[in-house]
Amino acid sequence: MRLTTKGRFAVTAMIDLGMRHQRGPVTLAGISDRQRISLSYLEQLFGRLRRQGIVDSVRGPGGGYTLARPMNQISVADIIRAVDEPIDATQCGGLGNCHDDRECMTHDLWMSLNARIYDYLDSVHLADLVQQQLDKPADASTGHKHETRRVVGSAELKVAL
Amino acid sequence: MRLTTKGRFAVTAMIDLGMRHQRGPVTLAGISDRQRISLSYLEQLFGRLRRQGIVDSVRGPGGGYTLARPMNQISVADIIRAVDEPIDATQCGGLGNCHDDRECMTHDLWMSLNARIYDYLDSVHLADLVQQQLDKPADASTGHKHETRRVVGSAELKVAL
DNA sequence: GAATAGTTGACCAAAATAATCAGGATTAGT
DNA sequence: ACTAATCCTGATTATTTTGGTCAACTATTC
Repeated sequence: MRLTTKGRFAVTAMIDLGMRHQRGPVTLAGISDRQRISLSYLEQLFGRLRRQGIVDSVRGPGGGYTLARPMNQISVADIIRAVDEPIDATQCGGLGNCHDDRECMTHDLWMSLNARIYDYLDSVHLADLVQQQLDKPADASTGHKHETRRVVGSAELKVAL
Repeated sequence: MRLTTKGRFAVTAMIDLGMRHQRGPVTLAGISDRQRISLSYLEQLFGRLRRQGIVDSVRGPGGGYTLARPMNQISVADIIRAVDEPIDATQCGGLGNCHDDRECMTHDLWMSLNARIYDYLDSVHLADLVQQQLDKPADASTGHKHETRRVVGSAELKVAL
């Protein structure tokens, strides 16, 4: 699991899509405008999201992207997995050419940390983030009030280990 | 919060350090050897860890790095924060020059997702990871080598991740 | 039915940024 | 002085992000 701006842009874009998909296909141009993400980049990201079966596309006028399944069945991890291909930093390549315990430690550590983070990000669904966004009081005029309100999360967060 | 190989290398190295620091300063050359991370890179990472007050350094022969505070007071998030300088992908720069709700949405989303991930990674401490590593059954009898038939499994795992 | 325009789809290449490594300088113990 | 170690700065490599071109598809308009 890698968590970079790429994955975040994808999540942001998906939330934008999640908030509007009821009104029909959403264009990337619109998302680009609203979220200030370059259109080229969005095209690339949504190409992957489409091939991973997370969104569906409709070409032509009135077209755009729609969610391929309900928002509560799309986790943040799904989105990140789709756009950020997995890295392997275990040296042994996860392929068994470790020669002693030490070298395998890296492997184990990564897998363990990966599992933890995946568990968490798999528990947060697009529906949660969209809801959180909609719940937010629209006090844009006052600037940045971060209503740090955790919809689902902190509680089940601490379970690991 | 960004989660890349950089942060992971740092965590791996810190666990190595955590497992040995009782016996005095640990050299980066040793960590480099055991964890197969380039010495140059470790130097850079530990330079930051030191400046963030997470480790202390002792120069000269017999020197190396030690933990600046108890392992249960060093979270994974601390380590990652130290080496991976924070990114800002909010367009408005987090500085309040957003002009309408939409532009702020990105900001809020990021902050929210950040908060969730930080909450989680702040709840996992170095002590936990070191303990987990020590608890692992040292099945050196079986060689702890990844057998060839595990290759398929590992490959699948990689794909899944 | 044909033309038009709005949209995705698939590339490729360039620019910007980040990750990684290499070499030399500095410090301190023997 | 010699050596083991951290420190520092620049070079190299990889990844991210953007920009461009052209083809395919389809709703609307003529």
